[in-house]
Amino acid sequence: MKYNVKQMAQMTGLSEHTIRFYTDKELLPCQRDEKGRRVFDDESINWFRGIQCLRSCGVSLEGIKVYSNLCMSDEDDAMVKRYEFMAAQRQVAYERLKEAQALVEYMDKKVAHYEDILAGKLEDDTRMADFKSECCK
Amino acid sequence: MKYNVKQMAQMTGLSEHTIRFYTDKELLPCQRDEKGRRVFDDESINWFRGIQCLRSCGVSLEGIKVYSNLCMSDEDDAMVKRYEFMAAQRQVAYERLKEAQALVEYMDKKVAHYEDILAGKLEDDTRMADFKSECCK
DNA sequence: GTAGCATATTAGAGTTGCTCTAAGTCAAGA
DNA sequence: TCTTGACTTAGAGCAACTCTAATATGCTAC
Repeated sequence: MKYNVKQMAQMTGLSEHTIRFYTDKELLPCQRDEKGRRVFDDESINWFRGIQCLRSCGVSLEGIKVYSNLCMSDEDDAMVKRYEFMAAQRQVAYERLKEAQALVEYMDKKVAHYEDILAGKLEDDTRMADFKSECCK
Repeated sequence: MKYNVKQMAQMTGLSEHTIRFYTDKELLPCQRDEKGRRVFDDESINWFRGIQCLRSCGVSLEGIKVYSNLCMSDEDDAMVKRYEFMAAQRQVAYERLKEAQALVEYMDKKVAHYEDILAGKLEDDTRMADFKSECCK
């Protein structure tokens, strides 16, 4: 199956602008039809989703391009480099998870604290300086 | 205890630039000494940490300023508004957590797949189109 | 005293990653 | 033919930093 920019945007959740932006930056292979219009296929969906994952790990577009080039390289050690890249990013993903857990904990406490105040169980001790609960980081 | 910008940066993990940037944007109260230098106290640490949490939830600096003003407001319904704001952000935090879990899952699969290829258990089926595993989102 | 160093200040430029606008091309339908 | 709706490009705008340059102030060493 072949897809245009609009369909691709629907399938990936990215905006059409971002789809064009990423192809302009050559983060993934992109065909053109005889009129110069971008044409995508099922493989492209995997590329875009992979790019979204790497962005979630905080990888810059420049970093993704490096990785993308590794994926299309036929050098002997490309596979090892790709592995090392991904293994490093996995570590980042684990750290993100820990941060996300701490964040949820903080928000839960914060909201519970506010509920206590609104229920009259607690004084409003935070009128002039909020953020008294311990942090998420 | 009173702290200067450098000490504040060490305690919060933010850069000195960001500390100045946030105070310039009036995201939190900030005293000055007789020479015009920023002076922070223990309360400031809570402000900065709270700001970091809201940023992690994806709240814009403009949004944080709104919340910050609510915290310093003496209007009757400020507390209710603060509660509603935080309750909404907690929902975002839960979504972030789910995304972070899916991301870790994706990265684990990806790395395991690469390990299989490097161990010779699998063909390198991804030379020209990577990202074949299902996505994290 | 003054030289050097570390701290602080400001205004403003630069960067990243989008996000949007303007101006134009092309094909189908009323 | 006109409108609609898809596409194209170049380039402007924006958020949130991030950094640079020019300047000021206070401390220590010689």
